[in-house]
Order: sequence, then structure tokens, then C-alpha cells
Amino acid sequence: MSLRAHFETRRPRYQVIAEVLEADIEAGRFGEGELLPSEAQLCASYGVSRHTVREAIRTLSDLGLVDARAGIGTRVLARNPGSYVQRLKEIADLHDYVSETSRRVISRSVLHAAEAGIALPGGPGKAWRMVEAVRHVSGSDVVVAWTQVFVLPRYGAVLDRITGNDLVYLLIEREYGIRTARLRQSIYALAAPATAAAQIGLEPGAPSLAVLREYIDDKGEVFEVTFSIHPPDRYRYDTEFVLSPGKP
Amino acid sequence: MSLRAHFETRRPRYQVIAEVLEADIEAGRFGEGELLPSEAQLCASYGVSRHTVREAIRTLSDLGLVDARAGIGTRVLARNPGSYVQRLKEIADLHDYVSETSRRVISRSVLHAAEAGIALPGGPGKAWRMVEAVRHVSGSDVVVAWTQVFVLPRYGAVLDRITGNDLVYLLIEREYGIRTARLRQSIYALAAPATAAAQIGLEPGAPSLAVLREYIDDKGEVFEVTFSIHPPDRYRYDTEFVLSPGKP
DNA sequence: GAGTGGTCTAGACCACACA
DNA sequence: GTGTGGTCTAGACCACTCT
Repeated sequence: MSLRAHFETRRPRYQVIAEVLEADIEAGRFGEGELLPSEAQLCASYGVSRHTVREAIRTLSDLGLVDARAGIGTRVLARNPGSYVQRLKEIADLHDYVSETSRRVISRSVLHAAEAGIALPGGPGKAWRMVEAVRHVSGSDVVVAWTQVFVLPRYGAVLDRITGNDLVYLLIEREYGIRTARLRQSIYALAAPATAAAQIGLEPGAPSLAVLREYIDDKGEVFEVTFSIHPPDRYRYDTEFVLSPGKP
Repeated sequence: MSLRAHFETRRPRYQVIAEVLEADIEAGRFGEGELLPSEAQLCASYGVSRHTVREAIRTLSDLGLVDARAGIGTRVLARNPGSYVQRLKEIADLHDYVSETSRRVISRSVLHAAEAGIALPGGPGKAWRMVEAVRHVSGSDVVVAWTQVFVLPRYGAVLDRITGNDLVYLLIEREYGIRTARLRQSIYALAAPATAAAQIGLEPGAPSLAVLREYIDDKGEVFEVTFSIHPPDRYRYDTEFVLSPGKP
């Protein structure tokens, strides 16, 4: 294989070489688990400098196709099927309805985990601060969710200051300089509990959608838990996964 | 700032420089939207070659912190909060319950979109092949879902061959050489429809969780749609999002 | 010790953006 | 035109792995 493509198309040599190597891998000329020719050999084959060869290999590495190691060589990885990713810039994207709805606080309290209607991490004796609220469409009285927000007592101050649209985890991140490293989310159907049902205009026991979210900081501590109950037909959880190449 | 760190710790110079620059950005010494010093200036400041400076800048670029452009310079991007990604190697990970459950086919048919209980893409007159099935825990008769799978007629042959655990989209990918490029998923609460309720041991109108998935190939065509109804408490949809650095 | 990729230098020419 | 980053060469030394 030559580099005619380079001279014809004026594309960078390392890109052309990367594509040739990629095609070789796809075609099985370099099989899974085998080593690519060494950088020195590739330099000779393609008549380019080592830097150029290394740029080409870097491209393949970024695609997750090969793994280069000093002392060993550049190994062809298992045919990468890619992976499906859902990517969010802000966790707020998860509840895009936030911007179109407002919160009305119903109550605030301090309680022990055992008293909450749901399982909170840290054991039944652990104290949490909680606010109960409903979310309704802004400028209307259509209620889309009944919500509980639990936060660790040391962050509880933010709960006294929330207004219609603030996202509690963002307030905590900002004021206490922590970062949400992980979010766990669980969605399930539920017969609406009486307390929630009354607030959102459902019959007790009617179908409803429950969403439980745990916000976890970079030390692994769950610092906030939210629990929402949505009326059916006024809320759905939509997701799109896109196939993307890249390292696993 | 010197490169003492390099000589003390024996770490690559470009890494040390990258960290110094990153700290400078964090500290606001290079503000959002501003240009970094040119590569030539950085070479002089740190007393290294241009290659080394470029490796450092490449590191920052991979982190999504800066954007280098020929003719302009290297611009500091808006403080990158990272993004939260949910990553799946196989869409099958989405229904992890697949491996622990088996499917029992109830019926097969050919129908027009208008006859389906849900909205299928492509207009009401479009023909689809469908199978109706229930999923139950393997080796038990506990039913966890009532399911409909719709596929384009030209792929319908696979529906005649599905056994207890095959994933239809994987069969189609394999046999017809297509690739699932995107998956759209919608989850909502639903009063169980009578047909489904009867099959999974629910009262009609009881709370249930509905999951609608559209499988889309790389030409943008929806080639499969699945619709599932789950009893509450026998199914929940769990997700974990992890904060990851990187370009947006 | 021989060979690998990882790091680094000192040059060079180019395409591009902007004044 | 001047300066930017993008590409490329021809060297060099190193840490690492395997024998």
C-alpha cells in the first residue's frame, strides 16, 4: 500500500497511514491480539519519520483499536464494537422539565432515615434534612410531581433558601465546593401513596411513576437524595443512546 | 514557575507543564475565552522544545480545557464542568434482566401501524411484523413483563426463529449486516391495558411501568420497536451516570 | 543485551487568520 | 505580511519487557 492518497488528496500523511492501518485491521491482515509492525518497520514501509508513524498510531489508539506499550509493541485490541453513550452536560438535563416548572414548598423537617418513606443510605438512625414540595407547570396549576429532597444536615442550610427553580445539588456544589461525581437513578411504577396522591390530584393507589436519585460526591458519600412521584401521562422519562467509537 | 517538579519526580516534562497550565487556568490566570501564550512563548518560558509544549497542550485539549486553532492561538474554553455519561457496551446491558428471564411467545402477526396499541413511526398505513410474548423468571412462572416486538417486514424472518432469550435487534444486526446507531427509550407509568394485564397477573388499570424503545440504524430508519409492560415491584429501571472529563 | 514504545530536541515548511 | 498552530524530518536518550 502506498501513500498515493496523501499526494492526491493533500491530507496529512499520518491520517492516511492511520486509515490504511485501520483498514488492515478491519480486513484481518492484523488480527486481534497480534502486534502491529514496530514503529521502525512502519517508518521503513511508508517512508516517513517516526513522529509521523506515531501520530498515526495515536489516532488508532484514540479510536480504541490498538494498545501501545513500551517494551512490547502495539497490540490490536478485540474488535471494538463501540459503546452506546448517553451524555449529559448537566445533570439538570435529566429533568429538563425543571425549566418549565416551578416548585412550591409544602413542608420542611429534620428526620431520621427510618422515618422517611424510602430507604436512605447510612442506616436508619442517620439524620437528614428534608423539604417536601410539588412541581407545577409555570403559570398554571397543573401539577407534574410531588417531590421530596433529602440532604445531609451539614448542607441543610441550602434548603432554607431554595426558590421556585433552584436545583438543590447545584446550590450545594456551589456553596460547599463539592462536585457531584456520580448519580444513581432508579425509576419504577408505584401505586401512589396517599400523602403524595393528595397533593397531585390522584386517587390513592392510582398508577404513578416514581424516580429516586442519589447524588454522590467524589468521596463516594451520598449527600442528596431526591424522590419524586409523577402522575402518568404528565411525565415520561426519555433517553437517547448514541453509538460512539472510543476506548472502552 | 519552574520545572523543578520534573527533575524531582522524574515525571515527563509535558505532563508537568500541562499540570502547571491547568492550575493556571483553574486559578484564573488565564481566563475563559482568553488565549494562552503562543507555543513559541511557552517554549521560551519553560525552556523546552516545541514538541514538548505541544504534547502539554494536547493533554489540555483532550481534557476539553482549551481549543487550539492554526492562525489564531490556543483559547481557554468555558470552564468545563465535564459531562455525565452513561455508557453501555451492548444495548443488551439495558435489559440486564434478559439473561435471567425467558420469553414465551403468545402470538405473531402482521399488522398496520394503525392497529398497534402504540404509535409506530412511518405513518398509520405502514406494515410491521409483530410478536407478543411474556418474560418470566427462568425456571419459575413469575412473570416480569408483557412484551411486543415490532420489526420492519423485510427483517420479519427473524421473528419466526426467536427462542427463549434471543435479542431481536442482535439477530437483525447479525443476519442483515446492519448496525444499531441509536436507541430511543421512553419510560412512563401506565394503567395496565386489559390485554397485557391478563397475561401478567394484574388487574386492568393497575399501576404498571411501560418501556418503549426504538432501534435506529445508521441511515436513521427505525427498524425495530419494542413495547413492554412491567408489573410494579417486579421491575425497576436503574441507571448510573458518572462524571467524566473530556471534550463536549 | 536487543528491541520496543515513551520522551525530547532542533530544526523546517505549510495552511490559516487577521490586520 | 506576520504570527499562529499543523505537519514533518532526523536525530537522541530513556524505561521497559523479554530472552
